[in-house]
Parts: sequence; C-alpha cells; structure tokens
Amino acid sequence: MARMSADERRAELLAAALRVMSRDGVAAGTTRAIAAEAGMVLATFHYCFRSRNELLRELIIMLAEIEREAARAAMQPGRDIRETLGQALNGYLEHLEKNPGHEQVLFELNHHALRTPELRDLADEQYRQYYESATILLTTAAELAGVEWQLEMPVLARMVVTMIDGATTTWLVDHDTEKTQAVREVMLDYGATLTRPARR
Amino acid sequence: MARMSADERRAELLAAALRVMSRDGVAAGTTRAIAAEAGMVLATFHYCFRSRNELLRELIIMLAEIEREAARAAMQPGRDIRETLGQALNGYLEHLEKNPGHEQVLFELNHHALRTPELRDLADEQYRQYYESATILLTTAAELAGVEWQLEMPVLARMVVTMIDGATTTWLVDHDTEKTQAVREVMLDYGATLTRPARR
DNA sequence: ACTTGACTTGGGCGAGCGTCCAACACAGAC
DNA sequence: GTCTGTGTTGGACGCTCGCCCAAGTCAAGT
Repeated sequence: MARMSADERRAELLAAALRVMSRDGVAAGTTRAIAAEAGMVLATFHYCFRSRNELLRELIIMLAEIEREAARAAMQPGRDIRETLGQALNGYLEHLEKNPGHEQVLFELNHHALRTPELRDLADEQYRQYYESATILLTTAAELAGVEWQLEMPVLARMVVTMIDGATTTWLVDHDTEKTQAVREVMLDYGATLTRPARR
Repeated sequence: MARMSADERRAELLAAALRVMSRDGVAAGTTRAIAAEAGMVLATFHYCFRSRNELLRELIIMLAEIEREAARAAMQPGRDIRETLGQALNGYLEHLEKNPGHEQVLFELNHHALRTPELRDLADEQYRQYYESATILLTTAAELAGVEWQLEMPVLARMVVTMIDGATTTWLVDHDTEKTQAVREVMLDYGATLTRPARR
C-alpha cells in the first residue's frame, strides 16, 4: 500500500464507514468491512483508531456537522413564511429521498449510542445539534419572510425536530413520498399560523 | 428442568426476550441471553424456535398487538376534543415514562427489520398497525367529543404517528418530560382546530 | 410392561467479531 | 550511510455468536 498520513487514512476510513453503514446498516459496519471498503488491510484500522467506538464517535460528530451545514444552506427567501419554510422542508425531503441510508444511519447510530455507555453522551450532542439547526432554520425563515414567532424558540425548535424525526421514520418504512408531502402541507399550514408580522 | 409444552416455553421465551431487550437493547438479546433470562438452557431455545429471526418475528407482532390494545383502552370521554385527545396522549406519555426501554425496543426492532430482508415485511406491518391504532384513536375521540375531522383520516392518522414517533424519539434522548409536554400542548391546540361540530 | 412421541440437555461446530503484536518498509534528518 | 520515527502488514488471540446433533428423560396410550 502506498504511504499515507494517519490523518488522511482516518478521513478515508470515516468515509468508508459511512458508505458501508448507509448501504448495509450500522451493525454491518465491522472493522473488517470498513477496512475492506476503504481498500486497506485490517491492521490499518487500529493503527488509525484506538477502537471501533472511537471511529463511531467521530462519525456521529461528522454527520451532525454535515446536517447542520445543510440546514444552514437550505434557506432562501420565499414569498411568505409558509413558502420559505416549505422550501427548506422540501430540500430535506429531497435529500432524504436521495440518501435514505444516510438518514437511517443517523437513527441507528443514535440508538446505538443510547445503549452504549461509552457513547451515551453523543446521543445528547447529536440532538443538541438538531435543535441548533432547527433554531437556525426557524430564525432565518422568519427574518427572510419578515415575520416573528409567537411561541418561545425552544418549544418551536423541538416541534420541528419532532416532526422531521417522525416524518423521516415513517418515510423510511414505506418510502411513500406522496403521503409524507400531505403531512408536510398540514404542518406548514399550522406553522404559518404561529407567526405574526414583525414589528419594527 | 420441569417438563413444559413447547407453546408455553415459546411464550416464556418471548417474555424473556422483551425483558432483556428492554433492559440492554435488541443487539444484546442473543439466543444465550434470552434463554438465560428465561431460566432455560440454550438448546431449549432452538427446540422452540427455528431461529432467532423467528422469535423476532413473533416478538414484533406481539408488541404491535399490545400497542394497539393500549390505544383502544386509552380512550375515555372528555369535555371537548382537545381534552379527549389530550388524555389519550397523556396516557401514552405516562406509559413511555414508565417503560422507556419498551418503546426503545420497538424502534430498534423496526430498524433491524428494515435492514434484514427476512424481516423487512414486519417493518411495514408494524406501521400498518400504528396507523390503525391512530385511526381508532382519532375516530373514537371525535365520536366521544361529538365532532368530526375536516381532513381525510389517512393524512390525520399519519400525522399522529409522525408526531408520536418524533416525540418518543426526542424524549428517549433527553427524558425531558416538561419540554415534551410543551410540544404536546401545541399539537393539541392545532388538532382541535382541525375539527368541526358533528352534523347529524 | 412396552412403545411412542414429545421434551430436555451437554457439548461442540464453524464463523465472525474487536483487538493486538512483532516484524517489516520506507522517507527524511543527520 | 545510518538512525529514527512514522506507516504497513500477516497472522494470531480470546471471545461470542447462531445453530445443531445425539443421547437422554419422562408421561401418556396401548
């Protein structure tokens, strides 16, 4: 094998882990499967990571970061708050449809973290980032649409995460985009009623 | 070991599997751990079940059944639709708080089923039952409160499942009942606006 | 009393797992 | 050219997994 810095290999192993886990599930992401996916021999894995859990830690952190950047990028001004929020939600649903395994991995990793004392704190961290993303989304959308929210942001953010989580879970089971869109419409209708024109 | 019919042992193994998986996660529910929890020797497991997957099949079916009966039992008349629905939702949240592992197992089993070709159909079946439960809940609540829904039942049922799924997932991470209750209030406010007095 | 069929059990099979180690290869510093 | 530190690797360790077999035990039917 050509020589390569350990840092570079770490990055490639993380990417390989995401690929194999998206395809076949977190449980199938064994050290051997990840190393093979990255085209490395097994021993390289433990030269770069102290343990499988160490890789899982970095993987969760990496994915949450990606998710947050996506939320930030999804925002663009629309005619009103309903359209602005609707576009962002549509962006997420399109991403979900294109990378179902990706979102599935996030759930699986979260559940794995909840059950693994060594990783338990990452479950909290993952959702902390989700709430942060939701807050960014709601705040930016309101600004772009020139309105303000009538409920405290923490409650609103938790509602958004709740709905996206639920919509994702149900979609992952039946891949029924039409029904998910119907639910999205209803959620948007309601979301719009929770705002009022911004006073300034 | 005292003699016992295979059917009886199957039931005890299922109960043991639920206990050990609620406590330590689905992944920890190995054939050995389940047999030990049931106080049987390992070989008994494979005398009663052809394979671990066969037990998982029956476990998912059993749990979905329990869940459906719980939804049916949770309904009792309130002053209006908001209170009627609110009581049912509260009943669920109380159950969740008392048996977190139980609901966690349902998610883990669902994700496991999604990734296991042999069990894939059960993921669909599980959610089919959820939608059925939600339909029962919504229909009964509307009847008890003397109102009717202004949206088609399939969309409403999917919304309920979406929200309960999302609320459960988020609660399982932080066990923050207060925040979950706040979300519940907002959801109920909106739910009430989706009804109108029943014409008759 | 004997047969039959259902139930019980200890032990073992082959496979896969995470992790580790000792030996080796190589680039850059001296 | 030698040394040093970083990267590479085949092979093995101990363990757990799902599953299976062959020999046993026992209650009921005849």
